[in-house]
Amino acid sequence: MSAPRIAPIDDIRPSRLVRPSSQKKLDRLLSKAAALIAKNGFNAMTMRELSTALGMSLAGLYHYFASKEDLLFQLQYRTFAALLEQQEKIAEQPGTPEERLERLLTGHLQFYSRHTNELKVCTFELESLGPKPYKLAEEIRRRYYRLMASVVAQVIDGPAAGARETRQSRHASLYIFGMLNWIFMWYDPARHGSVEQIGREMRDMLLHGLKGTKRSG
Amino acid sequence: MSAPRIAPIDDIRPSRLVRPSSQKKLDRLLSKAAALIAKNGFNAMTMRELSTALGMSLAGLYHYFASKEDLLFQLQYRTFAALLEQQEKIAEQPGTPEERLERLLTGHLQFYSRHTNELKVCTFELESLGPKPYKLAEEIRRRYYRLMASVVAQVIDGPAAGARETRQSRHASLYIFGMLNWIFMWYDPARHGSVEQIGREMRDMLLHGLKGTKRSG
DNA sequence: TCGAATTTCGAACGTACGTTCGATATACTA
DNA sequence: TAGTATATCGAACGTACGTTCGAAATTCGA
Repeated sequence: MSAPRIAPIDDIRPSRLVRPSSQKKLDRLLSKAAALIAKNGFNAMTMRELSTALGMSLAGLYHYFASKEDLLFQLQYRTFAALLEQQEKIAEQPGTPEERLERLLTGHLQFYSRHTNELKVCTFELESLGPKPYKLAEEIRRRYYRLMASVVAQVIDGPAAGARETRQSRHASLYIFGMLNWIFMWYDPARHGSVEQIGREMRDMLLHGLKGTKRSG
Repeated sequence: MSAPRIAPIDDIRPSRLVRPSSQKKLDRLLSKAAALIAKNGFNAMTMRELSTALGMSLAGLYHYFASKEDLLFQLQYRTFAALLEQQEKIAEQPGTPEERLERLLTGHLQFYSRHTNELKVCTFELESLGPKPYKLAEEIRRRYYRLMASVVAQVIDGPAAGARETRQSRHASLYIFGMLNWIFMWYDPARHGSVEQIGREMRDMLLHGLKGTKRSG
């Protein structure tokens, strides 16, 4: 049985946009906002800067967003939901725990490749949301964390261990998220190779330790 | 021969404080600023909020800091310098590469324990500095990254390998920094045990892979 | 073509920022 | 004790923020 369905954002926060072209425009607004937030942080980005970058008026933004915070919430909820949906599908595929872990690593890094700015905002700006939107977005993130912890537990203790996580497996999955999320701070495709290559290196290190990374060369 | 000396901040940016009690007050100012920045980020902290938290006037802050950015620079430079000094001493101690790596992990985590807010600011707010202060602080950080990469290279390829790092060792040290720096996002001593315990778990995972973390239990 | 709904915008509002200045208070040394 | 230097502060400045409102433009369907 697959995981329970993730509530679409329209169930939580109805968009009130009517025309299909407006939905597409929202996509473009969020994409540009993600780029600006990823560059200097949510608090440093201003609505004036965003409207200028989009070539639209300042007041026009408020047709799409109830507030600056609402913009951040829509961006994060949509991205977290898409990432979780992808990773739950990936984890459901058959295979050994090691194979599942590798697919999760590569899946995460490929998602990073395609949505670098959005994922960076998700990774670093959850705390910039107020209590209610924070809770909604954090629930999705927590579900992703449990998924990873479950697979890591199976790698450590064998396939039957998924139902009971240990402190080692919980900590190990946090170390893995650290490895994955730190990539925003250094990764440059021109210098560091493909994200698939990075995924294999991480897999080798996780399965065999530092000396195991020689296999990734 | 030990590493070249790290320039004290007074060589780079003379403080102009005369009285010893003013030096101590600067320490307190920076400590409180670190706490407020660590909570919501540099851009969200205001000089008004800081002066209120310190019980001093807004204008009084400008006796100690040329600007808000100068405050951030002093905080980061001092912390990076102290961390680097400690880690270079630790790495100089005799032992196998594995022992050196473990000491670096534990040393970093113990520094994190004692200077949580300052280190969080260093980890996440370097980009909030302008070009010249950024360069000064980043040089220190880069030197620390090279230290770690050198030790990791020796673990992977043996003790003679330190002079030549490979792409694997450079990547692996970035993964390690990811593990270390992500700790700001989740670590709670009440729930997760001591930082020494965390250091042993990281060591076991790095030396033996995920299954190796069972040794840390 | 017309009416209604949606989208867009210029202008303005109230709030708050980082920084400065001149005056005052405090501390230290001779 | 007095003079000098350092530390402190109230008030104000110019700038810029997020958000709103009423009017206008655009789009769509009958």
